[in-house]
Amino acid sequence: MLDLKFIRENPDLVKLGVGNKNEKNTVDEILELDKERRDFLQRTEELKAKRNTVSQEIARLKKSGENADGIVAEMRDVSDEIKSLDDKLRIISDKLNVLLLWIPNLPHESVPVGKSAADNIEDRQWLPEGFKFENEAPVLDHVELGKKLNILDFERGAKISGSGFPVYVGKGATLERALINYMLDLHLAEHGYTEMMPPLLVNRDSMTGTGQIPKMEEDMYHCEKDDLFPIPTAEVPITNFHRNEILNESDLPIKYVGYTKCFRREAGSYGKDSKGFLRVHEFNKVEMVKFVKPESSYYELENLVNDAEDILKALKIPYRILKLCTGDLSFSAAKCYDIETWSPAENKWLEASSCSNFDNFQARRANIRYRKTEDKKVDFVHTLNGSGLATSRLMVSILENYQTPEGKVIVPEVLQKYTGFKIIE
RNA sequence: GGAGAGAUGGGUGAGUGGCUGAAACCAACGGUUUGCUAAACCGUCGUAGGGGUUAAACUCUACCGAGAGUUCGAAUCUCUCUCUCUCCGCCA
Repeated sequence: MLDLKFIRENPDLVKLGVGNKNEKNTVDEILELDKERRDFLQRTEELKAKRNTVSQEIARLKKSGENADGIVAEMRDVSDEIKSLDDKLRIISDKLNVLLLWIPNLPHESVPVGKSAADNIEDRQWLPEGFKFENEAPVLDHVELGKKLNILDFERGAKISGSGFPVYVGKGATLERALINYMLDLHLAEHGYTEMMPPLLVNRDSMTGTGQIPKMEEDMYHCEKDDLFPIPTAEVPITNFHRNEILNESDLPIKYVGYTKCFRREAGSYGKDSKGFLRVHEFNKVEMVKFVKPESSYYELENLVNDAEDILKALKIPYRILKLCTGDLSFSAAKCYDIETWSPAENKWLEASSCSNFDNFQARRANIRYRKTEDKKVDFVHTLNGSGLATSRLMVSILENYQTPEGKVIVPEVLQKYTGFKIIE
């Protein structure tokens, strides 16, 4: 959520940012409603001030035994008027609030302006020693490998649940678990995160707090009976862990990491990139979430990316970092880096992580603040999060990059002590 | 699912219709005293929104779990909901 005062004072800046994000521009409507709201507010507050003073007068009269019937009757009318003004005010405020919830976060000034993913800018690449993009031997894709080695079963997953619900089998399941454990352990031991295991079903307020609702509501699964949502990312429960709280400045930055299942309907994306792991409804992800002081959030974003990169370097998976342009930035993000890993079989880069700074956008929505040590004032924190990493696309890269000419898969060295085996055949 | 108890500021907790934005205590912060620490004493100590100001000062409104209602006036009375605790039942 943007600060209404900021919109009031910088309408052109807001319009520009919203436009660059390809979102609907309702700034003028908002300003009009805001003006109307303040008008009503002033009128109703004047009447309330009157009511307060006269009420005391009535108390005094009654105490001294005097007759107060006249002003009591008069105040009855004032009260009625307050009620009707308050009703109108509420209607206006509700309308205004809905519009505000639909205004996206503004892109940071360092974000390149662009229309779509095609305008994203490659920041850097990292390739393991001896890596070549051209393959000498023919490569199997991850679906073929999964089938041949009997470690992944997409067909049976479809039978059990539907398409996009993979089953990990045997050493495939062990490898997945090893990967998750390895990533968690690295973030705990090397990067100073605190591990979290949050609920996988969250309420509407939490979804609104991090910005998935209203815009992405159609992409969420929904348990209607209880109005609960299976999480699309651990960002939601972990960020909302501190919803409606005031943190101490001395506790910042707070860094959490958690492994969860993630659930996404991926509405409207059928048939697109739908093979195997490339688009799934349920997947595993290790997510990092940070609560930081405003002045350090862009520095923390770079660190967040580095934390995710460390995993890929250790796994020796080729990857590149993209700086997302304004048009490809998600609703709540002010700045975002995507990390893409290389798939030799698809012969392209696959998104495996997204690291974003939300500035104070989520903090406003979720009301997460901190008290400054120096002047005791409260201010909104900045929130960040990044996948570190999502396993599905990463598993594609691991299986394909680590396959042997015979179609076996070597387990990456750092995972071997977690799997207990070195090769899948 | 049934029965009961409860929800007040950073914490404990008082408060059953007007003088309560809210006692008291604790914590925190500033100061005095002190060789240092401690203790004692004095003072400060909510959030949000509107008006106002270069900025303040100042001023108004709202907020005692959430929402509605009664009343000239609600932390206080009524209703609904949420959450927490205790007991019973059911399931794991």
